[in-house]
Amino acid sequence: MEFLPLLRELASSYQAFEKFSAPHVKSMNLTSPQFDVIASLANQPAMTCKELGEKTLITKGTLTGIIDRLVIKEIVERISNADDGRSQKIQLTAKGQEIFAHAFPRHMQHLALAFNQLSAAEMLNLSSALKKLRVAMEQHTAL
Amino acid sequence: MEFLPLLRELASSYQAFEKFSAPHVKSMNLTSPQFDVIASLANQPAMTCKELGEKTLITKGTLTGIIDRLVIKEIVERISNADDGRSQKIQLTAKGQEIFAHAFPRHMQHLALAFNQLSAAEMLNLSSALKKLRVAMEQHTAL
DNA sequence: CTATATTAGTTCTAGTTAGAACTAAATAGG
DNA sequence: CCTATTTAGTTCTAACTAGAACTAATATAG
Repeated sequence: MEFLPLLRELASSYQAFEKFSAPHVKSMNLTSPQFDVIASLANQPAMTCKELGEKTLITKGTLTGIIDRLVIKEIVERISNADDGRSQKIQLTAKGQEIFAHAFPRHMQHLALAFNQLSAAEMLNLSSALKKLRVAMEQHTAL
Repeated sequence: MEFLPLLRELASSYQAFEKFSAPHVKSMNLTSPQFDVIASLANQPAMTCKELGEKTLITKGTLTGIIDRLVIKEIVERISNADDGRSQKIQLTAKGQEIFAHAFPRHMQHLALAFNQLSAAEMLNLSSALKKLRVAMEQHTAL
């Protein structure tokens, strides 16, 4: 159980990220998953729910509700897919593009306040250490 | 925006942890927050909701519901606090202690499958890199 | 002492979450 | 062709989530 301190640091670091990031997103009238969806759709051709779920790491049942709410807000739209009657493509509306252009740079600036306190070498070190742990976990995760 | 790869790795690593850990907890008929609460209460004197929230990083409004469900399952109990009429103390029931004794070592064993693929030095390196990022984020988080 | 402020916990709201069951459409095998 | 399987997305359920408003009790200030 030598790994418990690491486990706790992983949980508290992620929690700290949420507390640092989410309120800033909220101040722009978006939730964190809504922001992720908008950022994934921006400057990209329209994409299916499946692709969007892979990019944002949001499972499909959850994604339906998030997109529903973004449609109500007129930030994204569903367009039917001529190639495949089962799927649709999702894209930003003009309003969604404006919101992205406003919110994205502001949020990046906010995140930079914390992340840029690490040097490039520290970022690389942290990324690769996380990746090693992630791969170890994925090996023991049912697909 | 040199920090974006690190941001993505942080999100995907945490996600991988959830996918690795939560189904195993679920297989023992507990949710992840329920497991955390039980583990925090075990081998400890009864504690208030406030203390429990600090240990588990669960906010108080959320904690009420989690404890409600653990009370229904007869895993924990609320006992009134003679010292302070506002607060209560929470403790494991005998059944809760049995569940802890069964579930905790099994889950540690499961987690060890992944975490023990890192050497002690790698764990320390990852912990301290995460801590540096966490502290940087906490500096820019409203209390 | 007494008015004020703080604290502990619950309740409420809106949204996310995963996973399972379901529907409809496309693909593959025979 | 045509059946069997797979795939895309929705719906449903149970639970978690944060934060804000609320209640009751304690602590503080004057």
